Amino acid sequence: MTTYDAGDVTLEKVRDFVWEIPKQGDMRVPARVFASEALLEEISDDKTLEQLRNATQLPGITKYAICMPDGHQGYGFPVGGVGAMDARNGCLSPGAVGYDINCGVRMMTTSLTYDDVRGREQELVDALFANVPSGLGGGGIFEGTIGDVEAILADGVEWALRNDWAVTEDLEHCEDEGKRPDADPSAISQKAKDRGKNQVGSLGSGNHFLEVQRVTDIYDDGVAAEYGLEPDRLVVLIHCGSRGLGHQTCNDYLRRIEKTHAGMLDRLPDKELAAAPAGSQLAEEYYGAMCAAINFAWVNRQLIMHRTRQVFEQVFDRDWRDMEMHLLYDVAHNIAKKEHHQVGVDADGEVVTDDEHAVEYETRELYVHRKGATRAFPAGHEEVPSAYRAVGQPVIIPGSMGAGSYVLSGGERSLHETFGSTAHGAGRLMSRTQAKNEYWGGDVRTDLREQNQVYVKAQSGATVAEEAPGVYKDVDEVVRVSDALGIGDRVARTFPVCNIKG
DNA sequence: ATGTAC
Repeated sequence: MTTYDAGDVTLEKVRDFVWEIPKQGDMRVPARVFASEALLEEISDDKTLEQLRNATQLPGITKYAICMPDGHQGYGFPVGGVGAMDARNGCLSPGAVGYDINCGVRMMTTSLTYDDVRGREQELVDALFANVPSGLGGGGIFEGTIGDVEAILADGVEWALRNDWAVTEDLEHCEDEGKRPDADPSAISQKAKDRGKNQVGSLGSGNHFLEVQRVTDIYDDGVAAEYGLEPDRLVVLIHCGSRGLGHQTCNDYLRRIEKTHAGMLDRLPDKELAAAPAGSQLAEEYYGAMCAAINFAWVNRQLIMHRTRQVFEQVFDRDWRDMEMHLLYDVAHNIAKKEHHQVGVDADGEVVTDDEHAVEYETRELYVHRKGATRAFPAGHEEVPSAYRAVGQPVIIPGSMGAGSYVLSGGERSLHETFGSTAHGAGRLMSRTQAKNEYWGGDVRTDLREQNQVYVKAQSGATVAEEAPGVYKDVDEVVRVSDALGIGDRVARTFPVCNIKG
């Protein structure tokens, strides 16, 4: 058997791109890493694998704990981690959702081509920067009352539709039509609502951005046509989350769960994995609060997208409908969701890790935690919007300002291997602090401009340094693994034209 | 990620 020795943790090779930490000691299930050896190398000397192994001790975790090819260490649970916990006797863990609840990306297609913008990149990036708020702290496209925030939390993109920040087709091209019905605004603290009320329609900082891109490569003509992607077309990629409101909500519930469920926490190997037992009052409250923060993030991305339509109208002096500025899809990167999945079981009724060993299948209701992972449901799945049901849901994977990004489609194997999930990005290679020692923002900006014709405008040079192309893993390799595994299939590739960020 | 720390 081939093994991979990563210090404290030894992995066994199951097959190409599939590695397992076998169940041992206090682990409830095995752990699996979906990666090439080159990507494994990147996580062999940090806490990623230890965190993944710890996650297997969470109550009700089903089949195995999963690390995606772009995985890296996070708060308690790896970024790039997927954990499916039984909804009857399992748990919900805020650390396995992430601080930035419903951090995610959406892509808007257009009928414009690269030629339409060449020579006018600076004008476009300036107009976007002036009209889309970014950076730390307050200032949003919409600033309202606590009552407005509560309506946003309850209704998601429906609120945006009511207030002329959306059209009906936007809802049809978003997971859950942009509204989690289980949202409970009363489960969000006053403090979180206060932080959110002047941040509706704002990018934030860190790795969040708005980028105009051009389609450079098509790998699947049929699916690309269904998605409205053609070579040379301009698209817009928006990456942001739930800002201070989601962060505050995660923090509020971590503290409450640590106190209320201290007994469960004592039996876990890391305090950062704090979890509320399924069915408990606090699990219900957290789920309601998380769903509300998810709605907030969807509205955030919706307002930024709609404002982008208005900016394009100014710059190109055409109606946005005439420029065919349609939402392709919005994907969540940090969420938990109650989903039904088929799991293979053996003759004793125990869940098997490889479906070929199953004697039958059972349907389980699971809280699927995806933290830095994308839902990737395949063709035919009833939760894929009807526009994409024949080809699978779009999966959008941002790379870096120097490497570009990918559009994939949900793969046929995803439900068997990863509870219908794939990677969410390139994954960081180095910390933000390390990045600022390695790079100078001004130089990164100049290099991108001169070598790649990419126009970057940011509130802070430090942010550009932190997001230099060199701080990211090879997104090509991440996508190659996803495609080879059949969990998310390559459809198209894009390259940046201009980028605004915090 | 984040009014970049309780």
